[in-house]
Amino acid sequence: MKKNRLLENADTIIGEEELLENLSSGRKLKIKFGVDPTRPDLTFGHLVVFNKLRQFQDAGHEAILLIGDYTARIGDPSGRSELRPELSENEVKENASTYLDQAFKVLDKKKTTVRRNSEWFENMSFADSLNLTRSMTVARMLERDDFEKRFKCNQPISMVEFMYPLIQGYDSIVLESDVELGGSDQLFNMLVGRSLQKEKGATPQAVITMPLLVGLDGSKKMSKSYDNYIAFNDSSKDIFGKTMSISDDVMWDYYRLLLLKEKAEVDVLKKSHPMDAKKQLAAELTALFYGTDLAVSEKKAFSKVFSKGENPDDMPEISLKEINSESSSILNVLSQAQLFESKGQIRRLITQGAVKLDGEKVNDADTDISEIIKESAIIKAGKKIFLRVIP
RNA sequence: GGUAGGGUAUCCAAGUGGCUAAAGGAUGCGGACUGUAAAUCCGCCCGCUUCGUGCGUUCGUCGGUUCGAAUCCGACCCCUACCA
Repeated sequence: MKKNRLLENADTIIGEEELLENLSSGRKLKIKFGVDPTRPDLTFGHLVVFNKLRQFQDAGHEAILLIGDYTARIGDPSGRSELRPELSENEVKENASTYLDQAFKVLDKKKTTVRRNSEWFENMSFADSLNLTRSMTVARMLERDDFEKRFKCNQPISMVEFMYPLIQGYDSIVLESDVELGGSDQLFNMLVGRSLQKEKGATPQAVITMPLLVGLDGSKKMSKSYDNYIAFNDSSKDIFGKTMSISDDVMWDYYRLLLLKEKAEVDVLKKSHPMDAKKQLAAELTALFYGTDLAVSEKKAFSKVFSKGENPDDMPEISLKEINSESSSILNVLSQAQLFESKGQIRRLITQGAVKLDGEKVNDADTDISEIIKESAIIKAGKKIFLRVIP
């Protein structure tokens, strides 16, 4: 008998025996996953856990998506070595609503229970809050990796951050969760949930942590604050392109965690050319969010532009007539096209040999292109920026 | 409350009166080599720019000394440790 796919890819499973019993009992379990709407985008790092939630959902269990709208205002320190900025209520609200749109690209909307922890924290009394703190000791808190690190490095730890695991644990009590899912950096917080549940006489939740997805830089975890992420809301082109830029080493994790490929399948893929394997990965990920048709066309476009070095089919266009400046130097044309931050940036690119006009390197920013262009010409700046110029 | 250390660009980190828009890393961006991979090598990297030994804004904050301050002085704010 093959092992339960519901536990596949998990990093750590706490309470595994009871969980397995529960699963085989046929009982519908409450599966909790909490996200803090601290930024407007969900990333593929979240996708790892959303996939797991979806698997439980498909197996007939109740998926509870907890929006930490209250906690977002505090900021979870997990994995970070500094305080998070406080967010305003409005920012949190906006982020939360975009989160739901994004989440339902993966989850089955009809079968998902959405809760917000402001429901129970908004009106909690201070006495009750204090009561919660009884359950935790400072020594225990300092066991946590990032707290310990910060403590040793003389970095600040605020009291409110100490509250965070308790708050998250309290969510579990309210929701009566049987299982909580999260990234492996959430292990401590989720364990606190177990303790609190036990204390209240409830059955402690099982905890499943999922591995942290490595980001585009190939070393750090994928995260919005490192700017090394692919977002649910990225364009099909970006999902494809960003995926192509990951390093070979991490691609197999992407296959396993994002596409839920089985190990045997991945082993077969490992035998193909890494670039082909990556193109397939990029296409499948694109298809996940945009459908097969777009995935196929992005793959074609990618091969055309980057593998063959040809020009893309679609690119912005500018007519020399539109240029309202005295000179039609390449500097002015590019500047008018508004694809760059400043003229300084354009000059820098030209100096560095990154700008080509119909394949010819342009060395002088003052090159007048009105004479060179007859019907149309294509300017390429760096690897990704194309501009068609017509007279 | 006492004592000590600290706050420098996106991040880490040097700099203790002029040669400082500020060393060195890292990240990022370009180029070469490739597979928009990795590794390697080279260049750029506060912003703008009419590209000019040009303009503007930086070294926690405000004020002062000085021809001249990130560097000296004063007040204040913040962080950390030890002691209470």
